[in-house]
Amino acid sequence: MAKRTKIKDILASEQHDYQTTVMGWVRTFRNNQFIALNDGSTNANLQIVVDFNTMEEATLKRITTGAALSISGKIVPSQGKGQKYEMICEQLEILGDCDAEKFPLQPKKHSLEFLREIAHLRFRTNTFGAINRVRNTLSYAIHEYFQSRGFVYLHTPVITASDAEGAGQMFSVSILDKNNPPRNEDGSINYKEDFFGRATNLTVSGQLEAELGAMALSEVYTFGPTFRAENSNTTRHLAEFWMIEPEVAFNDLNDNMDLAEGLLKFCIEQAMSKNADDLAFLDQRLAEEEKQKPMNERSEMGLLESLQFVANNEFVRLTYTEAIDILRESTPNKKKKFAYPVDAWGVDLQSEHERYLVEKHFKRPVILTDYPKDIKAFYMRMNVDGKTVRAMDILFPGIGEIVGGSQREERLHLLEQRMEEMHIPTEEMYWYLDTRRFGTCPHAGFGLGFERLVLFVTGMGNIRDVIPFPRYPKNAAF
RNA sequence: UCCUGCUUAGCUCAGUUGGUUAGAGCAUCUGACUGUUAAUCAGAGGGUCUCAGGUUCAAGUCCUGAAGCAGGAGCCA
Repeated sequence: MAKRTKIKDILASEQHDYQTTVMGWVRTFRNNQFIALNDGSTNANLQIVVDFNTMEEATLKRITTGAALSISGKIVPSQGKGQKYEMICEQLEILGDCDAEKFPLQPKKHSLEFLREIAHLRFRTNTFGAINRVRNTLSYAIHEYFQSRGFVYLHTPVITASDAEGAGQMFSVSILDKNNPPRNEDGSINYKEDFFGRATNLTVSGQLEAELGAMALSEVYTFGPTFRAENSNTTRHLAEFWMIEPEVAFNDLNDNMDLAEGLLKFCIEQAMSKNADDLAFLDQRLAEEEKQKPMNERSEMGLLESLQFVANNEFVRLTYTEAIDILRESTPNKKKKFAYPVDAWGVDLQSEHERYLVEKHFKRPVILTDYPKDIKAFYMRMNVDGKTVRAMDILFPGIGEIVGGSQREERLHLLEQRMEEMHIPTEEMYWYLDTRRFGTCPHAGFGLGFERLVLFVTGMGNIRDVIPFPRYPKNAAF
């Protein structure tokens, strides 16, 4: 095909009065004269001026919303007010027609719910164009952050035989005939005849495998898809999501917190510098949405403001025990405004409690550490008090838990003891325990939910809108 | 999975105490206009009122059930 110039480059350049070719999709066609063309390189459209006196009537009729065009012409300063440059059309080829009567995207505002039903086409809207470009920047920033620090990108398996992570319900992977599977004598399914010769699932976390890598490569991270078969119907959960899991030998919990805080800030800064236009658009979108809400439900900061704030301020670090004290003494607790009153030490924090700490009390991201052992996973390092473990959760405004991590229990006997208490089969997990048998060392890591990060940076309200093709209960369309 | 609410034109919604031919804006189509910015103006077409039962002389409207969607909760990232 002819060489094309990206619309982003045309609009960013100071040059004009030159010939070039652009290709893209029609957003609107006004006045039989002005095409707003978008090629996805930026949210901004290039205005193309056609002369309807010389163009064939039949061709004019085919310039409809959604049609794909290739246009050659001259870039000139615009006579109109809405744009700096425009193209005077000299040659126009219709690459793909788009029947306006059938094309579901119209030059008007659509609800996010409707767009979710046409996820295959929603990329062509300003909102989803912006979201996906920001998502791309964040994805690259993750790699940049770790790569610049000498981390090794480790690919952990998607199909796993281990079901001991305890991170949630798993999707099973099997090629056995569902209607007539081979049976054992007791009637249970005989997975020995299955593809892998045993029962297998889609991974819920690459952490345990990442630990194996860290115990040789020192610093590793994973970044891949993760699957949870939980029947979660919320704006913050997906059945298929992308997770970042660094694991670092010789790091303690403080190093771990520094690493996570640094990562989040770096990602936010990268988005602000590389996607200024997209974030400005999303900032405005959020502001309009906030206007629909009653006064007391509106957030205090706009999107750009809150990104700036998070990037430039220290996260608050405090222990679970300190948090419980704050919550116990808090006004909503005393006035019995919490659905779950805070009284005894040891209870798990509810969403409302996390939200109070982050959004009302500290008004900034919070890192909670040293949770009671009974509400945390088996692999977290026991503190000297024998009651709490070296866990950390990073809580973000509007999102809740964005990061969950810990310093790992590197002492074999204590780890085995915890596993027995929590009924995790130590024999099956010999490979994990081997790291503690052969040259164990202190190490720490965390999991960052990638879509939750995208959710925060884009200011969107539903996690189903920040991944191109969301997977959630009763929905695997496209 | 639980709680609450919603489901009417392509989209966003209105629809009175159950009553005769179910409306609007936008979009689409036709025409006019031609430096427009989600163009404007005039006209036209477009409906299995989510589905399945039920109550009633009569159901978009009331009742029961199902499905889907949204918000909140739990689980978590």
